Amino acid sequence: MRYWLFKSEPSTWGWQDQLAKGDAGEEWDGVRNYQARNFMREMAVGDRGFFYHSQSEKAVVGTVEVIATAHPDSKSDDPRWECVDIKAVASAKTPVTLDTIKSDPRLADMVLVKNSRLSVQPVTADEWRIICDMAGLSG
DNA sequence: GCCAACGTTGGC
DNA sequence: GCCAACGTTGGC
Repeated sequence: MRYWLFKSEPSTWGWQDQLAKGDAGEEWDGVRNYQARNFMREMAVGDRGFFYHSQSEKAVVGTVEVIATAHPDSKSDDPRWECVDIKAVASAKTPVTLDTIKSDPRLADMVLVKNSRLSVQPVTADEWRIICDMAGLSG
């Protein structure tokens, strides 16, 4: 199983929106970046990910699971763009802020720190465990 | 609200 | 195929 991070502006699509979809989940649509799309193509059903709020909140707020592999983005007429479907798994008991992540040397190599603009990114197993611990989640 | 970083586009 | 111009993102 691999681990990922999905970034969204809470004003556009937030954790509450994702939670409201329940086990049915939702397309992670709207990605218009090749790197991010390519990561989604690598995802398998059952992979886990963090749900990260950018902009005002800047924190990991929950975990999600991939429930469908990459398919054409239904919100785009351009066949280049694809997306996976994800469902909410657990809410962070304590959101893990970007400040917290940046202040932990074990997380200094996270893509989130090094390439803050990439909206879909891989997370290592070590990073996954560390942040789950911080969030009060078993992972 | 600003600006740096980065990705994409399009002219050559 | 290069590179300048432009648009977008996201942290501050």
